Amino acid sequence: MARPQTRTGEGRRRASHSMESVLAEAAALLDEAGPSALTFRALAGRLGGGAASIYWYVANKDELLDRTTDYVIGDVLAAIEKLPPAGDPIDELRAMALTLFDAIVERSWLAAYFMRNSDVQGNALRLYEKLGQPTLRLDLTARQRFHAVSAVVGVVVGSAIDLGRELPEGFLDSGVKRDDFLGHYAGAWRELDPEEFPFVHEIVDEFDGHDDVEQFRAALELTLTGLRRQAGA
Amino acid sequence: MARPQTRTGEGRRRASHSMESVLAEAAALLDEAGPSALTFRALAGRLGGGAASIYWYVANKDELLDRTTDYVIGDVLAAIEKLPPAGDPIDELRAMALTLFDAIVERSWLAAYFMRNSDVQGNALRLYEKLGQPTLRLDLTARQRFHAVSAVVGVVVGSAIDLGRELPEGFLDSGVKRDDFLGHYAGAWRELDPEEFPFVHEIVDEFDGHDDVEQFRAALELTLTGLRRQAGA
DNA sequence: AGGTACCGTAGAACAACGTTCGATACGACG
DNA sequence: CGTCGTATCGAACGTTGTTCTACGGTACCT
Repeated sequence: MARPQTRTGEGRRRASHSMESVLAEAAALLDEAGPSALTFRALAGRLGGGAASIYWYVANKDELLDRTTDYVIGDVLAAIEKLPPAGDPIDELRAMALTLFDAIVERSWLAAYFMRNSDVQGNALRLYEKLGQPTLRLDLTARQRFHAVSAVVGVVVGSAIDLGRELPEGFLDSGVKRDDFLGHYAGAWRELDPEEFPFVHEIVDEFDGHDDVEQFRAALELTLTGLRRQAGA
Repeated sequence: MARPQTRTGEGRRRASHSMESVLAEAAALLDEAGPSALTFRALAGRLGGGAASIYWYVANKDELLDRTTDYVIGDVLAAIEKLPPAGDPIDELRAMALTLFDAIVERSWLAAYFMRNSDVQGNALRLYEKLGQPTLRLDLTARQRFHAVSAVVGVVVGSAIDLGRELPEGFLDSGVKRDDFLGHYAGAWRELDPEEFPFVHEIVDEFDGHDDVEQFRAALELTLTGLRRQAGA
């Protein structure tokens, strides 16, 4: 889990990479400019070498994506393992889910790639294990525990994807633009026929300027309440 | 919502499309061979014309994806509107969520594109309205209603994405292969250290050969019980 | 009937992408 | 010094999204 940085070249002509540096730079590229910025040529440029060299470390782009995803999930896992133990299993589960959600919000590309990780090994499995451990202390059947963790992961990913959709054009100045973005839709929704769209009218004020994290917390809380009730506590 | 097929050419040289035929053919391409099969040239081939012609109907591929997504959401919406009214609002919400989930399962590409629809207009908004209407009959605040629908959509999409990940290689004969796929992972998981992975060992038998729809229903049920409890019923 | 304006269509070309191939350099070991 | 396995890179190929420009067809006007 440590990250030995590739010995930074001193006047060498040919570039010298390492699995670690490739994945770290790929993640940095995704963080800074999104999925479309992660190309073999751009990655090679950052590493100071040729595009073909990367194929020595990964077989193709799918594998690059999988490994990079698992690489950053390692960070999430580390953050979750640092969480202080709360006595209540459901409180622990909530804290873990929030940590995972925060990580996905910071790296919006993660939402789309999180699920496509088809590796049994690796950090995704460890994360799954961590999320499941609190349920062992709840009075549930094995099947209920299995479903509980699936539900929590589903809520996290579903909410994160909902939230992570890109804005139509003005992607810069996203801090200010986001409220304009919501306001623009809210304005259009208010123009709709109240007879035909009673629900949209009911919630348009809540939608306008709403906080994504609060929205996620509310969704998570519904699942956790259902779970607590199922455990009979 | 009907799909008038473009009058099948009788010896015409030049192809003659329509917005409808473009979207229908794009959806068919996605259904039959997945997202990677939807290229402008392949689509033009099915329509019997040149690739550049499609740019008269859509500005770019993003818009093609958005419009195609909204097009098939129209089908989902039609299915949801055909649902018989159940007295209980939560029962109605569950029926709608299941219908939406089924539709996404049938068209696995939908899960990834469902959320990226940034159009205020269109069928997505109407679907959102439909999902929200049952909550109007529950004793909730506007904010709680807003969060309730977000939660349900999150569970549906999150579960559908979890389920829709492609198998590593053997994608053909998916009927039989799926159990092998699960079994392969289950086998690997059983080899793990029980001390380090107590949860994975607890649920591995549940994972092996599990039913996706049941898994989703369980997750949805947790959210719905939480919601029912919130409504004080 | 002839012109003309506009709606659609399409071929050819471009840049960028993932990927492959073959050649080349480097370090270790005999 | 020679050799082998590791690692790197330039050049090229096929495919993709996209643009440019030109062409065909229909309807309408004079």
